Amino acid sequence: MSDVYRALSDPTRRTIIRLLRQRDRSAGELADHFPVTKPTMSKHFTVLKEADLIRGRRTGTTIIYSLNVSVLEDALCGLLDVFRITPKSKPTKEES
Amino acid sequence: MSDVYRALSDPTRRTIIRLLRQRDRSAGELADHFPVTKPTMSKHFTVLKEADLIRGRRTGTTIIYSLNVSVLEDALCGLLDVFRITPKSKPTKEES
DNA sequence: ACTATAGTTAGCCAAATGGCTAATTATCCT
DNA sequence: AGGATAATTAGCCATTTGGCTAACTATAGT
Repeated sequence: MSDVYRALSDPTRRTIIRLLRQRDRSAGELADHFPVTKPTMSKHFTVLKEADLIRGRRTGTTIIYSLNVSVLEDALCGLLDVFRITPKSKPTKEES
Repeated sequence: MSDVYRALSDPTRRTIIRLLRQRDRSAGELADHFPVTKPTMSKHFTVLKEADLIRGRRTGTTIIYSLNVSVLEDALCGLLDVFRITPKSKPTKEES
């Protein structure tokens, strides 16, 4: 779980997540969006995979990454919960 | 703004925030909750201050830290927005 | 003025992080 | 089998990070 925070702490990885929010993309397609090499991107993918935020499936020679939306939602909502923040709705019943 | 992500990426700092969610606490009082030295805690305070997440005011020899709730809320809600997550409410109108 | 107490700053160190190039793996095509 | 393409793994490097001890600052009390 703490892997998620680590994964989210890097701007490149946050952008990867945002890109995958729109649709699945191959490793190379994702790499095209950043001024870093493919091996570096591969490392970012690994970090995101370790946090279970993304998954890759092979199709021929390309690997298609897709976002694990539920894990992302759980992580972010968990974050809100930890800090007892209520995004838009009514004020909280006051914490413990 | 990116300072906020950095600040949130460390477990000690997340706990500091949680403690300050309950009530204001002195530097020493906060330090008592962790198995690290006071100078180390001081560094964490600095990181949190740089992200404008906490503020300290001096009272005699002690420094009382308090959470900047609005900044924390903004940061987390911003995070939700970036990823187009809707915490509890109705499903989104679908993104761009 | 001296001492005690609460914190921070300075300076160091080992481990982690994010980047690169070179080498390797995997798949497809002829 | 051999070559081309997509991606990862291996290994290296500089910077950042989180920790420590020692030294300093600031305030209070006597």
